[in-house]
Amino acid sequence: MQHTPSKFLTRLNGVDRAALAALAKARRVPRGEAIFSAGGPGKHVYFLESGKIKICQPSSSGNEIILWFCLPGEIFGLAEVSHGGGRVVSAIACEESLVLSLSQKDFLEFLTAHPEAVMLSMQALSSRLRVLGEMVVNLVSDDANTRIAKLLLRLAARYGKREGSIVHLDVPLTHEEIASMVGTTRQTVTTAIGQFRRQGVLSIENRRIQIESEDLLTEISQAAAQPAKHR
Amino acid sequence: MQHTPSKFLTRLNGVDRAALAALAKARRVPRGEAIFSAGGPGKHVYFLESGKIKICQPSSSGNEIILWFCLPGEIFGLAEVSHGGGRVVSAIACEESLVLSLSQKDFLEFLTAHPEAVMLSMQALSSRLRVLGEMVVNLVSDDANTRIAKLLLRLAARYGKREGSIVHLDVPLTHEEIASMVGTTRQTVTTAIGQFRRQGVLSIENRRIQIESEDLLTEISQAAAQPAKHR
DNA sequence: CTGTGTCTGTCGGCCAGCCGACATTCGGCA
DNA sequence: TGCCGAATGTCGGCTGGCCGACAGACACAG
Repeated sequence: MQHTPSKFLTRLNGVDRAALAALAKARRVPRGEAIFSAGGPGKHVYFLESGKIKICQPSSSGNEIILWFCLPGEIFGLAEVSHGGGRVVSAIACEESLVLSLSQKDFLEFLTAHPEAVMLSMQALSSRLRVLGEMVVNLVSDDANTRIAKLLLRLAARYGKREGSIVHLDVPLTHEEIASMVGTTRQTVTTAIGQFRRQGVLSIENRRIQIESEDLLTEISQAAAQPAKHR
Repeated sequence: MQHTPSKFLTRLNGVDRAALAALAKARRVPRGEAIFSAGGPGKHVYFLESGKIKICQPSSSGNEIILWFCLPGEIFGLAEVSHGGGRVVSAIACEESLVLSLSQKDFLEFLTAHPEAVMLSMQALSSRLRVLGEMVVNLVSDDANTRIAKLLLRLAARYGKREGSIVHLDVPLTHEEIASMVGTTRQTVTTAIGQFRRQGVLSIENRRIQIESEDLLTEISQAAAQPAKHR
Protein backbone atom coordinates (compact mmCIF):
# COMPACT_ATOMS: atom_id res chain seq x y z
CA MET A 1 0.00 0.00 0.00
CA GLN A 2 3.04 2.23 0.49
CA HIS A 3 4.15 4.03 -2.64
CA THR A 4 7.82 4.78 -2.71
CA PRO A 5 8.08 8.30 -4.00
CA SER A 6 10.82 7.20 -6.44
CA LYS A 7 12.87 10.32 -6.05
CA PHE A 8 14.94 10.25 -9.15
CA LEU A 9 17.50 12.86 -8.30
CA THR A 10 18.08 11.94 -4.71
CA ARG A 11 18.63 8.30 -5.60
CA LEU A 12 21.11 9.08 -8.31
CA ASN A 13 24.69 8.87 -7.08
CA GLY A 14 26.72 12.05 -6.84
CA VAL A 15 28.74 11.69 -10.02
CA ASP A 16 25.70 10.94 -12.15
CA ARG A 17 23.78 13.76 -10.58
CA ALA A 18 26.54 16.17 -11.46
CA ALA A 19 26.59 14.87 -15.02
CA LEU A 20 22.87 15.38 -15.31
CA ALA A 21 23.03 18.84 -13.82
CA ALA A 22 25.69 19.73 -16.37
CA LEU A 23 23.39 18.78 -19.25
CA ALA A 24 20.28 20.35 -17.77
CA LYS A 25 18.98 23.86 -17.97
CA ALA A 26 17.61 25.31 -14.75
CA ARG A 27 14.52 27.47 -14.67
CA ARG A 28 12.59 29.28 -12.01
CA VAL A 29 8.82 28.93 -12.30
CA PRO A 30 6.48 31.23 -10.37
CA ARG A 31 3.41 29.88 -8.64
CA GLY A 32 0.57 29.09 -11.03
CA GLU A 33 2.68 29.01 -14.18
CA ALA A 34 2.82 25.98 -16.48
CA ILE A 35 6.09 24.19 -17.22
CA PHE A 36 4.39 22.47 -20.12
CA SER A 37 0.79 22.12 -21.26
CA ALA A 38 -1.42 19.47 -22.76
CA GLY A 39 -1.23 19.73 -26.52
CA GLY A 40 2.41 20.84 -26.49
CA PRO A 41 5.23 18.91 -28.15
CA GLY A 42 6.75 16.99 -25.24
CA LYS A 43 10.40 16.98 -26.23
CA HIS A 44 11.81 17.59 -22.77
CA VAL A 45 11.98 15.80 -19.51
CA TYR A 46 12.08 17.65 -16.20
CA PHE A 47 13.39 17.29 -12.68
CA LEU A 48 12.03 19.19 -9.74
CA GLU A 49 14.76 20.79 -7.68
CA SER A 50 12.49 22.58 -5.25
CA GLY A 51 8.86 23.59 -4.97
CA LYS A 52 5.78 21.60 -5.91
CA ILE A 53 4.19 20.77 -9.26
CA LYS A 54 0.79 19.38 -10.06
CA ILE A 55 0.33 17.19 -13.11
CA CYS A 56 -3.14 17.64 -14.57
CA GLN A 57 -5.05 16.26 -17.48
CA PRO A 58 -7.86 18.26 -19.06
CA SER A 59 -11.21 16.55 -19.33
CA SER A 60 -13.54 16.89 -22.28
CA SER A 61 -15.75 19.10 -20.12
CA GLY A 62 -12.93 21.55 -19.73
CA ASN A 63 -11.68 21.21 -16.19
CA GLU A 64 -8.26 19.99 -15.20
CA ILE A 65 -8.03 16.72 -13.28
CA ILE A 66 -5.01 16.46 -10.99
CA LEU A 67 -3.36 13.09 -11.56
CA TRP A 68 -0.48 13.49 -9.14
CA PHE A 69 1.80 15.95 -7.41
CA CYS A 70 5.49 16.10 -8.10
CA LEU A 71 7.82 16.65 -5.14
CA PRO A 72 11.45 17.80 -5.07
CA GLY A 73 13.81 15.18 -6.45
CA GLU A 74 11.25 13.62 -8.75
CA ILE A 75 11.23 13.38 -12.50
CA PHE A 76 8.24 14.47 -14.55
CA GLY A 77 7.21 14.78 -18.16
CA LEU A 78 8.86 11.43 -18.76
CA ALA A 79 6.01 9.44 -20.25
CA GLU A 80 5.62 11.64 -23.31
CA VAL A 81 9.32 11.59 -23.99
CA SER A 82 9.56 7.83 -24.06
CA HIS A 83 6.17 7.25 -25.65
CA GLY A 84 6.41 9.88 -28.34
CA GLY A 85 3.53 12.08 -29.40
CA GLY A 86 2.59 15.31 -27.67
CA ARG A 87 1.73 16.07 -24.10
CA VAL A 88 -1.63 14.95 -22.82
CA VAL A 89 -1.05 16.44 -19.38
CA SER A 90 -0.04 19.85 -18.09
CA ALA A 91 2.48 20.57 -15.35
CA ILE A 92 1.64 23.56 -13.20
CA ALA A 93 3.64 24.97 -10.32
CA CYS A 94 1.67 24.92 -7.05
CA GLU A 95 4.24 27.22 -5.57
CA GLU A 96 7.41 28.89 -6.76
CA SER A 97 9.58 26.09 -8.08
CA LEU A 98 12.98 25.40 -9.52
CA VAL A 99 13.03 22.87 -12.34
CA LEU A 100 15.76 21.35 -14.44
CA SER A 101 14.97 20.51 -18.04
CA LEU A 102 16.67 18.19 -20.45
CA SER A 103 15.98 17.59 -24.11
CA GLN A 104 14.79 14.16 -25.16
CA LYS A 105 18.03 13.62 -27.03
CA ASP A 106 20.24 14.60 -24.11
CA PHE A 107 18.19 12.51 -21.75
CA LEU A 108 18.47 9.41 -23.89
CA GLU A 109 22.22 9.90 -24.12
CA PHE A 110 22.35 10.33 -20.38
CA LEU A 111 20.48 7.07 -19.96
CA THR A 112 22.90 5.11 -22.12
CA ALA A 113 25.84 6.62 -20.27
CA HIS A 114 24.32 6.03 -16.83
CA PRO A 115 22.54 2.69 -16.70
CA GLU A 116 21.35 3.11 -13.09
CA ALA A 117 19.24 5.99 -14.30
CA VAL A 118 17.36 3.58 -16.53
CA MET A 119 16.08 1.64 -13.57
CA LEU A 120 15.13 4.82 -11.80
CA SER A 121 13.14 5.97 -14.81
CA MET A 122 11.36 2.68 -15.09
CA GLN A 123 10.63 2.74 -11.38
CA ALA A 124 9.15 6.20 -11.67
CA LEU A 125 6.85 5.08 -14.47
CA SER A 126 5.92 1.85 -12.71
CA SER A 127 5.16 3.59 -9.47
CA ARG A 128 2.80 5.99 -11.20
CA LEU A 129 1.21 3.16 -13.10
CA ARG A 130 0.44 1.48 -9.83
CA VAL A 131 -1.11 4.58 -8.30
CA LEU A 132 -3.22 5.22 -11.38
CA GLY A 133 -4.42 1.63 -11.36
CA GLU A 134 -5.49 2.05 -7.78
CA MET A 135 -7.27 5.27 -8.68
CA VAL A 136 -9.16 3.58 -11.49
CA VAL A 137 -10.26 0.75 -9.24
CA ASN A 138 -11.43 3.15 -6.54
CA LEU A 139 -13.31 5.23 -9.05
CA VAL A 140 -15.22 2.35 -10.55
CA SER A 141 -16.05 0.49 -7.40
CA ASP A 142 -16.60 2.89 -4.52
CA ASP A 143 -19.24 5.42 -3.59
CA ALA A 144 -18.49 9.11 -3.16
CA ASN A 145 -17.60 9.08 0.54
CA THR A 146 -15.32 6.11 0.17
CA ARG A 147 -13.59 7.64 -2.83
CA ILE A 148 -12.88 10.77 -0.83
CA ALA A 149 -11.60 8.78 2.15
CA LYS A 150 -9.29 6.73 -0.04
CA LEU A 151 -7.99 9.78 -1.82
CA LEU A 152 -7.06 11.29 1.52
CA LEU A 153 -5.29 8.09 2.52
CA ARG A 154 -3.33 8.00 -0.72
CA LEU A 155 -2.35 11.63 -0.32
CA ALA A 156 -1.33 10.99 3.29
CA ALA A 157 0.84 8.05 2.26
CA ARG A 158 2.70 9.97 -0.43
CA TYR A 159 2.54 13.59 0.61
CA GLY A 160 1.93 13.44 4.34
CA LYS A 161 4.30 14.88 6.91
CA ARG A 162 4.02 12.77 10.04
CA GLU A 163 4.11 14.48 13.42
CA GLY A 164 3.27 12.07 16.17
CA SER A 165 0.09 10.29 15.18
CA ILE A 166 -1.08 13.25 13.14
CA VAL A 167 -0.41 13.44 9.42
CA HIS A 168 -0.24 16.87 7.80
CA LEU A 169 -1.22 16.83 4.15
CA ASP A 170 1.30 19.11 2.57
CA VAL A 171 -0.60 19.73 -0.64
CA PRO A 172 -2.78 22.74 -1.41
CA LEU A 173 -6.18 21.41 -2.40
CA THR A 174 -9.54 23.10 -2.65
CA HIS A 175 -12.73 21.10 -2.28
CA GLU A 176 -13.30 21.81 -5.93
CA GLU A 177 -10.04 20.10 -6.87
CA ILE A 178 -10.69 17.15 -4.61
CA ALA A 179 -14.09 16.81 -6.24
CA SER A 180 -12.55 16.72 -9.70
CA MET A 181 -10.06 14.08 -8.60
CA VAL A 182 -12.69 11.68 -7.29
CA GLY A 183 -15.48 12.44 -9.72
CA THR A 184 -17.99 14.14 -7.50
CA THR A 185 -19.14 17.68 -6.76
CA ARG A 186 -17.71 20.39 -4.58
CA GLN A 187 -20.72 20.22 -2.25
CA THR A 188 -20.38 16.51 -1.70
CA VAL A 189 -16.72 16.95 -0.79
CA THR A 190 -17.55 19.73 1.65
CA THR A 191 -20.19 17.56 3.28
CA ALA A 192 -17.96 14.49 3.50
CA ILE A 193 -15.05 16.40 4.97
CA GLY A 194 -17.33 18.11 7.46
CA GLN A 195 -18.58 14.69 8.45
CA PHE A 196 -15.04 13.33 8.85
CA ARG A 197 -14.14 16.29 10.99
CA ARG A 198 -17.12 15.80 13.26
CA GLN A 199 -16.10 12.15 13.63
CA GLY A 200 -12.65 13.26 14.75
CA VAL A 201 -10.95 11.74 11.74
CA LEU A 202 -9.32 14.94 10.63
CA SER A 203 -9.05 18.64 11.30
CA ILE A 204 -8.30 21.70 9.24
CA GLU A 205 -5.44 24.03 10.10
CA ASN A 206 -5.37 27.12 7.90
CA ARG A 207 -6.70 25.34 4.82
CA ARG A 208 -4.48 22.31 5.20
CA ILE A 209 -5.95 18.95 6.10
CA GLN A 210 -4.52 17.12 9.09
CA ILE A 211 -5.44 13.51 9.54
CA GLU A 212 -5.94 12.81 13.23
CA SER A 213 -6.51 9.09 12.92
CA GLU A 214 -5.40 7.21 9.86
CA ASP A 215 -6.91 4.05 11.34
CA LEU A 216 -10.35 5.54 11.61
CA LEU A 217 -10.10 6.86 8.07
CA THR A 218 -9.03 3.44 6.82
CA GLU A 219 -12.01 1.96 8.59
CA ILE A 220 -14.35 4.39 6.90
CA SER A 221 -12.80 3.66 3.52
CA GLN A 222 -13.55 -0.02 3.98
CA ALA A 223 -16.88 0.19 5.75
CA ALA A 224 -19.00 0.62 2.66
CA ALA A 225 -16.87 -1.91 0.81
CA GLN A 226 -19.43 -4.61 1.33
CA PRO A 227 -22.35 -3.26 -0.70
CA ALA A 228 -24.63 -4.29 2.16
CA LYS A 229 -25.92 -7.37 0.32
CA HIS A 230 -29.27 -8.51 1.65
CA ARG A 231 -29.45 -8.71 5.44
CA MET B 1 -5.70 9.69 -29.61
CA GLN B 2 -4.13 6.65 -31.28
CA HIS B 3 -2.36 4.35 -28.85
CA THR B 4 0.51 2.50 -30.40
CA PRO B 5 0.24 -1.02 -29.08
CA SER B 6 3.98 -1.01 -28.29
CA LYS B 7 4.54 -4.58 -29.34
CA PHE B 8 7.70 -5.38 -27.54
CA LEU B 9 8.63 -8.61 -29.25
CA THR B 10 7.74 -7.62 -32.76
CA ARG B 11 9.74 -4.41 -32.53
CA LEU B 12 12.82 -6.12 -31.22
CA ASN B 13 15.28 -6.94 -33.97
CA GLY B 14 15.89 -10.56 -34.86
CA VAL B 15 19.14 -11.11 -33.01
CA ASP B 16 17.82 -9.62 -29.78
CA ARG B 17 14.64 -11.58 -30.06
CA ALA B 18 16.58 -14.78 -30.37
CA ALA B 19 18.67 -13.85 -27.33
CA LEU B 20 15.54 -13.18 -25.34
CA ALA B 21 13.91 -16.41 -26.45
CA ALA B 22 17.03 -18.29 -25.35
CA LEU B 23 16.72 -16.88 -21.81
CA ALA B 24 12.98 -17.31 -21.55
CA LYS B 25 10.91 -20.24 -20.53
CA ALA B 26 7.82 -20.94 -22.61
CA ARG B 27 4.55 -22.01 -21.09
CA ARG B 28 1.15 -22.93 -22.44
CA VAL B 29 -1.74 -21.46 -20.48
CA PRO B 30 -5.28 -22.75 -20.94
CA ARG B 31 -8.23 -20.38 -21.17
CA GLY B 32 -9.24 -18.93 -17.80
CA GLU B 33 -6.01 -19.76 -15.99
CA ALA B 34 -3.89 -17.13 -14.25
CA ILE B 35 -0.28 -16.48 -15.24
CA PHE B 36 0.17 -14.57 -12.01
CA SER B 37 -2.18 -13.20 -9.38
CA ALA B 38 -2.53 -10.11 -7.23
CA GLY B 39 -0.72 -10.72 -3.97
CA GLY B 40 1.95 -12.90 -5.58
CA PRO B 41 5.67 -12.07 -5.56
CA GLY B 42 6.18 -10.48 -9.00
CA LYS B 43 9.67 -11.69 -9.80
CA HIS B 44 9.07 -12.43 -13.45
CA VAL B 45 8.27 -10.54 -16.56
CA TYR B 46 6.27 -12.07 -19.39
CA PHE B 47 5.84 -11.86 -23.13
CA LEU B 48 2.79 -13.01 -24.96
CA GLU B 49 3.62 -15.22 -27.90
CA SER B 50 0.06 -16.03 -28.90
CA GLY B 51 -3.41 -15.84 -27.39
CA LYS B 52 -4.91 -13.07 -25.31
CA ILE B 53 -4.43 -12.05 -21.68
CA LYS B 54 -6.49 -9.74 -19.52
CA ILE B 55 -4.78 -7.75 -16.78
CA CYS B 56 -7.15 -7.22 -13.85
CA GLN B 57 -6.97 -5.55 -10.50
CA PRO B 58 -9.21 -6.69 -7.65
CA SER B 59 -11.35 -4.04 -6.02
CA SER B 60 -12.05 -3.87 -2.31
CA SER B 61 -15.56 -5.11 -3.03
CA GLY B 62 -14.16 -8.28 -4.49
CA ASN B 63 -14.61 -8.07 -8.22
CA GLU B 64 -11.85 -7.90 -10.78
CA ILE B 65 -11.53 -4.73 -12.82
CA ILE B 66 -9.98 -5.24 -16.26
CA LEU B 67 -7.30 -2.60 -16.77
CA TRP B 68 -6.15 -3.70 -20.19
CA PHE B 69 -5.80 -6.58 -22.59
CA CYS B 70 -2.45 -7.93 -23.66
CA LEU B 71 -2.03 -8.95 -27.30
CA PRO B 72 0.60 -11.16 -28.93
CA GLY B 73 4.01 -9.52 -29.00
CA GLU B 74 3.41 -7.42 -25.92
CA ILE B 75 5.19 -7.47 -22.60
CA PHE B 76 3.30 -7.73 -19.32
CA GLY B 77 4.00 -7.99 -15.63
CA LEU B 78 6.68 -5.38 -16.13
CA ALA B 79 5.61 -2.72 -13.66
CA GLU B 80 6.01 -4.91 -10.59
CA VAL B 81 9.43 -6.08 -11.70
CA SER B 82 10.83 -2.60 -12.04
CA HIS B 83 8.92 -1.12 -9.13
CA GLY B 84 9.53 -3.90 -6.65
CA GLY B 85 6.93 -5.16 -4.24
CA GLY B 86 4.35 -7.80 -5.06
CA ARG B 87 1.76 -7.98 -7.78
CA VAL B 88 -1.27 -5.78 -7.45
CA VAL B 89 -2.82 -7.10 -10.64
CA SER B 90 -3.63 -10.54 -11.98
CA ALA B 91 -3.01 -11.81 -15.51
CA ILE B 92 -5.63 -14.20 -16.79
CA ALA B 93 -5.72 -15.93 -20.15
CA CYS B 94 -8.84 -15.02 -22.15
CA GLU B 95 -8.09 -17.90 -24.46
CA GLU B 96 -5.42 -20.56 -24.74
CA SER B 97 -2.15 -18.66 -24.79
CA LEU B 98 1.56 -19.18 -25.12
CA VAL B 99 3.67 -17.02 -22.85
CA LEU B 100 7.39 -16.58 -22.36
CA SER B 101 8.61 -15.82 -18.87
CA LEU B 102 11.87 -14.33 -17.71
CA SER B 103 13.16 -13.84 -14.19
CA GLN B 104 13.71 -10.31 -12.99
CA LYS B 105 17.44 -10.93 -12.86
CA ASP B 106 17.63 -12.32 -16.39
CA PHE B 107 15.49 -9.52 -17.69
CA LEU B 108 17.67 -6.83 -16.16
CA GLU B 109 20.72 -8.48 -17.67
CA PHE B 110 19.00 -8.64 -20.99
CA LEU B 111 18.24 -4.92 -20.76
CA THR B 112 21.86 -4.00 -20.11
CA ALA B 113 22.99 -6.20 -22.98
CA HIS B 114 20.32 -4.91 -25.37
CA PRO B 115 19.83 -1.17 -24.94
CA GLU B 116 17.05 -0.93 -27.55
CA ALA B 117 14.96 -3.09 -25.27
CA VAL B 118 15.16 -0.39 -22.62
CA MET B 119 13.35 2.07 -24.82
CA LEU B 120 10.75 -0.51 -25.71
CA SER B 121 10.12 -1.21 -22.03
CA MET B 122 9.79 2.43 -21.22
CA GLN B 123 7.47 2.88 -24.16
CA ALA B 124 5.29 0.04 -22.96
CA LEU B 125 5.01 1.60 -19.50
CA SER B 126 4.42 5.09 -20.89
CA SER B 127 1.78 3.94 -23.27
CA ARG B 128 -0.13 2.24 -20.47
CA LEU B 129 0.28 5.27 -18.27
CA ARG B 130 -1.35 7.36 -20.93
CA VAL B 131 -4.28 5.03 -21.34
CA LEU B 132 -4.84 4.83 -17.60
CA GLY B 133 -4.74 8.61 -17.35
CA GLU B 134 -7.39 8.80 -20.00
CA MET B 135 -9.46 6.24 -18.12
CA VAL B 136 -9.23 8.21 -14.90
CA VAL B 137 -10.31 11.41 -16.61
CA ASN B 138 -13.26 9.71 -18.27
CA LEU B 139 -14.32 8.11 -15.04
CA VAL B 140 -14.33 11.31 -13.06
CA SER B 141 -15.89 13.57 -15.61
CA ASP B 142 -18.42 11.70 -17.71
CA ASP B 143 -21.83 10.17 -17.14
CA ALA B 144 -22.55 6.48 -17.58
CA ASN B 145 -23.48 6.51 -21.26
CA THR B 146 -20.49 8.61 -22.20
CA ARG B 147 -18.15 6.39 -20.22
CA ILE B 148 -19.43 3.36 -22.08
CA ALA B 149 -19.12 5.08 -25.45
CA LYS B 150 -15.56 6.15 -24.73
CA LEU B 151 -14.60 2.72 -23.51
CA LEU B 152 -15.81 1.25 -26.79
CA LEU B 153 -13.81 3.83 -28.72
CA ARG B 154 -10.66 3.06 -26.75
CA LEU B 155 -11.14 -0.65 -27.28
CA ALA B 156 -11.75 -0.09 -30.98
CA ALA B 157 -8.57 1.96 -31.29
CA ARG B 158 -6.39 -0.64 -29.60
CA TYR B 159 -8.09 -3.93 -30.20
CA GLY B 160 -10.27 -3.32 -33.23
CA LYS B 161 -9.91 -5.21 -36.48
CA ARG B 162 -10.91 -2.88 -39.29
CA GLU B 163 -12.92 -4.26 -42.19
CA GLY B 164 -14.12 -1.50 -44.43
CA SER B 165 -15.79 1.08 -42.23
CA ILE B 166 -16.74 -1.54 -39.67
CA VAL B 167 -14.53 -2.21 -36.66
CA HIS B 168 -14.70 -5.64 -35.06
CA LEU B 169 -13.83 -5.59 -31.37
CA ASP B 170 -11.73 -8.65 -30.94
CA VAL B 171 -12.04 -8.92 -27.18
CA PRO B 172 -14.43 -11.15 -25.28
CA LEU B 173 -16.40 -8.91 -22.93
CA THR B 174 -19.60 -9.51 -21.04
CA HIS B 175 -21.82 -6.60 -20.07
CA GLU B 176 -20.86 -7.39 -16.51
CA GLU B 177 -17.18 -6.84 -17.31
CA ILE B 178 -17.84 -3.66 -19.23
CA ALA B 179 -19.84 -2.43 -16.27
CA SER B 180 -16.95 -3.07 -13.91
CA MET B 181 -14.56 -1.25 -16.23
CA VAL B 182 -16.61 1.92 -16.37
CA GLY B 183 -18.06 1.88 -12.89
CA THR B 184 -21.69 1.22 -13.58
CA THR B 185 -24.09 -1.73 -13.44
CA ARG B 186 -24.71 -4.57 -15.81
CA GLN B 187 -28.23 -3.31 -16.52
CA THR B 188 -27.06 0.15 -17.44
CA VAL B 189 -24.55 -1.33 -19.88
CA THR B 190 -27.21 -3.53 -21.44
CA THR B 191 -29.50 -0.55 -21.87
CA ALA B 192 -26.80 1.70 -23.30
CA ILE B 193 -25.62 -0.89 -25.80
CA GLY B 194 -29.18 -1.62 -26.82
CA GLN B 195 -29.63 2.08 -27.40
CA PHE B 196 -26.44 2.31 -29.46
CA ARG B 197 -27.58 -0.60 -31.55
CA ARG B 198 -30.95 0.96 -32.21
CA GLN B 199 -29.15 4.13 -33.31
CA GLY B 200 -27.15 2.10 -35.80
CA VAL B 201 -23.86 2.80 -34.02
CA LEU B 202 -22.97 -0.83 -33.54
CA SER B 203 -24.19 -4.35 -33.96
CA ILE B 204 -23.55 -7.66 -32.26
CA GLU B 205 -22.26 -10.67 -34.13
CA ASN B 206 -22.13 -13.80 -31.96
CA ARG B 207 -21.29 -11.90 -28.77
CA ARG B 208 -18.69 -9.69 -30.37
CA ILE B 209 -19.32 -5.99 -30.76
CA GLN B 210 -18.95 -4.47 -34.20
CA ILE B 211 -18.81 -0.74 -34.47
CA GLU B 212 -20.70 0.37 -37.56
CA SER B 213 -19.90 4.04 -37.30
CA GLU B 214 -16.99 5.25 -35.25
CA ASP B 215 -17.95 8.82 -36.11
CA LEU B 216 -21.41 8.48 -34.66
CA LEU B 217 -19.99 6.90 -31.53
CA THR B 218 -17.48 9.71 -31.17
CA GLU B 219 -20.32 12.17 -31.50
CA ILE B 220 -22.25 10.45 -28.74
CA SER B 221 -19.19 10.42 -26.51
CA GLN B 222 -18.90 14.17 -26.86
CA ALA B 223 -22.53 15.15 -26.90
CA ALA B 224 -23.03 15.18 -23.16
CA ALA B 225 -19.61 16.76 -22.68
CA GLN B 226 -21.14 20.17 -22.18
CA PRO B 227 -23.08 19.71 -18.95
CA ALA B 228 -25.87 21.77 -20.47
CA LYS B 229 -24.97 24.90 -18.48
CA HIS B 230 -27.84 27.31 -18.14
CA ARG B 231 -29.77 27.98 -21.34
C1' DC C 1 -8.96 48.23 7.36
C1' DT C 2 -11.97 47.65 3.71
C1' DG C 3 -13.35 45.89 -0.58
C1' DT C 4 -13.37 41.85 -3.67
C1' DG C 5 -12.91 37.48 -5.13
C1' DT C 6 -12.34 32.87 -3.93
C1' DC C 7 -13.38 29.21 -0.85
C1' DT C 8 -16.35 26.81 2.53
C1' DG C 9 -20.72 25.34 4.53
C1' DT C 10 -25.73 24.11 4.15
C1' DC C 11 -30.31 23.29 2.25
C1' DG C 12 -34.30 21.46 -0.78
C1' DG C 13 -35.73 19.62 -5.10
C1' DC C 14 -35.03 16.43 -8.55
C1' DC C 15 -33.28 12.78 -11.58
C1' DA C 16 -29.73 9.40 -13.34
C1' DG C 17 -28.74 5.29 -12.35
C1' DC C 18 -28.77 1.54 -8.78
C1' DC C 19 -31.20 -2.50 -7.14
C1' DG C 20 -34.05 -6.48 -7.26
C1' DA C 21 -36.80 -9.37 -10.00
C1' DC C 22 -37.93 -11.87 -13.79
C1' DA C 23 -38.19 -13.55 -18.72
C1' DT C 24 -35.59 -14.83 -22.63
C1' DT C 25 -31.83 -16.33 -25.41
C1' DC C 26 -27.47 -18.26 -26.29
C1' DG C 27 -23.90 -21.62 -26.55
C1' DG C 28 -21.28 -25.30 -24.84
C1' DC C 29 -21.29 -29.87 -23.10
C1' DA C 30 -23.17 -34.60 -21.97
C1' DT D 1 -30.11 -33.41 -29.54
C1' DG D 2 -31.54 -31.62 -25.39
C1' DC D 3 -30.17 -29.57 -21.05
C1' DC D 4 -28.31 -26.11 -18.08
C1' DG D 5 -25.79 -22.30 -16.62
C1' DA D 6 -24.40 -17.98 -18.14
C1' DA D 7 -25.40 -13.83 -20.58
C1' DT D 8 -28.74 -10.56 -22.20
C1' DG D 9 -32.93 -7.68 -22.13
C1' DT D 10 -36.56 -5.12 -19.61
C1' DC D 11 -39.23 -3.04 -15.89
C1' DG D 12 -40.60 -0.36 -11.59
C1' DG D 13 -39.31 1.62 -7.23
C1' DC D 14 -36.05 3.99 -4.50
C1' DT D 15 -32.12 6.95 -3.39
C1' DG D 16 -27.36 8.83 -3.56
C1' DG D 17 -25.66 12.53 -5.02
C1' DC D 18 -26.16 16.36 -8.51
C1' DC D 19 -27.77 21.01 -9.16
C1' DG D 20 -28.89 25.68 -8.06
C1' DA D 21 -28.94 28.98 -4.61
C1' DC D 22 -27.37 31.58 -1.00
C1' DA D 23 -24.83 32.91 3.30
C1' DG D 24 -20.65 33.20 5.88
C1' DA D 25 -15.53 33.11 6.10
C1' DC D 26 -11.01 33.88 4.72
C1' DA D 27 -7.12 35.86 2.20
C1' DC D 28 -5.03 39.42 0.10
C1' DA D 29 -4.39 43.68 -2.57
C1' DG D 30 -4.81 48.43 -2.47
